Amino acid sequence: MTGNADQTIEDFVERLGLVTQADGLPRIAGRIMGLMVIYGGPFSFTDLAEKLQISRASVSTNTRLLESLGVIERTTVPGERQDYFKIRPHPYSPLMQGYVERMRRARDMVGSTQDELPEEFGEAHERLQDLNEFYETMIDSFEKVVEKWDAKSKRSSVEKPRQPAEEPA
Amino acid sequence: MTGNADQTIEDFVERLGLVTQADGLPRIAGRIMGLMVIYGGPFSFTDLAEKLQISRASVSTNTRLLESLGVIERTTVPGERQDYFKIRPHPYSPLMQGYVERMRRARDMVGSTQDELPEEFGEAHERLQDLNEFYETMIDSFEKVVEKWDAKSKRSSVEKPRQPAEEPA
DNA sequence: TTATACGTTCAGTCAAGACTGAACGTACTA
DNA sequence: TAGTACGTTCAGTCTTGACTGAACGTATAA
Repeated sequence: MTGNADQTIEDFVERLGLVTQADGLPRIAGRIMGLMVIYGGPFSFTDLAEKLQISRASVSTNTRLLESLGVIERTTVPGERQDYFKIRPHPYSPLMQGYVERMRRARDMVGSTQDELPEEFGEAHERLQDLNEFYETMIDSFEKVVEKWDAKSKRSSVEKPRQPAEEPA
Repeated sequence: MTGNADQTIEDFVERLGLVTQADGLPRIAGRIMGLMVIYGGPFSFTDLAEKLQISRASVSTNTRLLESLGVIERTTVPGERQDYFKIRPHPYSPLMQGYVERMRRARDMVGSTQDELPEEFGEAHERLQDLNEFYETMIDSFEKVVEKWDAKSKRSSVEKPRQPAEEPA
């Protein structure tokens, strides 16, 4: 229940890195996400490099990735030169889009095989159609989850102002 | 529409390999699956090694993997020493189980972080709960797809006996 | 002007894990 | 018994891509 909070947080950040790695994203992207989930942000560019002990190059690459996915957003502070990053209000469904994209490509690939394969491959056509429909079902379902999730999270949370990130001493 | 069927098939097999690689499975597993989708099977152990130009070690490893996932099944022929493999009747939903498992583990990881993190991390707890529910939603939805798919494919296909695999000359 | 503080890019390093060849164990065959 | 035909396992190689350090371009500050 209590234990060492820092350790808990470090474990969480590290494990979320492993999770995103299994999802085909760089581990560091997951670790940045982890920090954001715990502290919300904003974090400065330098903060991220120091807290995660990673190079500025990695911060640049991975924040841009997460930004393009819609998971975090870049902000600036008047009179400051550094970029700041904070987690977006509904950050998870954009992650799903990656899955959907991959499945769409897979389905299209199957579709073009169906088009190209001569008709005499009867059973093959049956199985290809099966595979095609499988992807179709997956895609539909994914899209429904996203819809459902977005509706839910928009209902329950009105955007709140965030404090600058700082661990409790 | 017509073109070179062999080329179409080779492309399909190769691309399915890339798809499974993106899903976190070895490329060879996908190529084996691809062959099975086109020709159905059964393929002998040696067939697979020769047709895909891969080592027997890879055949062993990857057939065992696909077998454990429930995508293919190993059969034997009376009087033959070789193992044969054919695609199972409803081979795709077992693949989904891998996704579900990963998400379950992710959710559990978030859960234990919630348990361990002191209460004073108020906003962190909110966001962790959000993440937890996200995974929960995903898991539920995935399971529904699997159910739906299994019901559908069981409805439309009664298992048929297969011919031994052989490309048309 | 020069100096400094950024963020980005790119060539190179490193690590993870897919894949292979070789050695092995087992079970048939003669 | 020896010989052969398997499937599996394991140490080593190789490939892919994450990650880094260094160089760069830009903007601010003095």
